[in-house]
Amino acid sequence: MAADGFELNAFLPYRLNRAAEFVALRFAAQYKARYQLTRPEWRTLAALGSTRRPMTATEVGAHSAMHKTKVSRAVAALEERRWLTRNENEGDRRLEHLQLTKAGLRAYVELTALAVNYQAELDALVGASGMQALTAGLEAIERAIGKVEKPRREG
Amino acid sequence: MAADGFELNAFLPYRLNRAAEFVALRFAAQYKARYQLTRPEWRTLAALGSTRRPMTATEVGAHSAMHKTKVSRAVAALEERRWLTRNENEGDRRLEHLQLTKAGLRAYVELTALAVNYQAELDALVGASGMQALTAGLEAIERAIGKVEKPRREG
DNA sequence: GCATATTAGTTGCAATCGTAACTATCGATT
DNA sequence: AATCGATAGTTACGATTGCAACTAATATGC
Repeated sequence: MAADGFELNAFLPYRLNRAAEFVALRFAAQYKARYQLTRPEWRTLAALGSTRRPMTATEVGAHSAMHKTKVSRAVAALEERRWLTRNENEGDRRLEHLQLTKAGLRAYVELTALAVNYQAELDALVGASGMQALTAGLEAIERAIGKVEKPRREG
Repeated sequence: MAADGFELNAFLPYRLNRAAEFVALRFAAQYKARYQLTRPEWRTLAALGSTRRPMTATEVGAHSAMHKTKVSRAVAALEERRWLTRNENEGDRRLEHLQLTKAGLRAYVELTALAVNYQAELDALVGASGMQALTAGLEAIERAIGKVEKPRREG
């Protein structure tokens, strides 16, 4: 009577989490050592740098799947560091347009260089066919997330 | 001069984390509501239940990719709940063999039923081909983890 | 066989996190 | 224009986390 038909090692949340944890930790060690950045700070920087135009905090949260309080604190930290500025939106003053400063953009560029290296390392480690399969699978999940996430629920 | 050759949306840690977060949260809501289990507690229970034989705390940590302090606290909580017992190892008394009690095993069986349903839900959402690709990709990562993790480094 | 290093597991503490409550602003209804 | 609801973002607070330091036991080197 013991859990027949269930194989933990094939259970998606378990496997995904394990892989994500492993992959993220090794990269976090790099930006943490280099810049004393926390994970939410790096992700906020990355989101802002990748779009090349101002975003609101809400947009950053949607882009990076982070809770709004995480975004709020990360933005405050990056502002303190003078890596981003907030510009009030005319017309709707609830919104703030977040934009990287020159220093912020410089840091972003340097970090993306690390990211490119790390991605190459992962490619080599996982192999082309594995990476291709993974990409296809993740795309399927992302489509599924889009389907389900309509009723605004964010982690 | 701006991060050419880098596409955040294709960066594996970012994507994996987003998918893992999403998938895990929806399942966590279930065991949290049903049993007031935390995520480390569920994972410890799952690791112990899935192998059908005693494991040490270190083995639980390796199996589930959890930090040893997380495992330690989860074990203490499950013990308090009388869902597992610790048995001292003869010969090396640093080790404790952790084993589910009948109540623990019962909970495990009930939770795996939820897990099977959830996996089916995910299968439907993601589609057979997507899930197959994902599985293949995750296997590639797990092999890679095995390769790299020799110098004992754990999150 | 004694000193030293290593491993299993726990715990104090500071930092981080998420929930819920809050402020401020906007839009819609009347 | 006054009210009600929704949205952007912040913050207080309790809970969770990870690091580092700790205890206890074993393994290793000399």
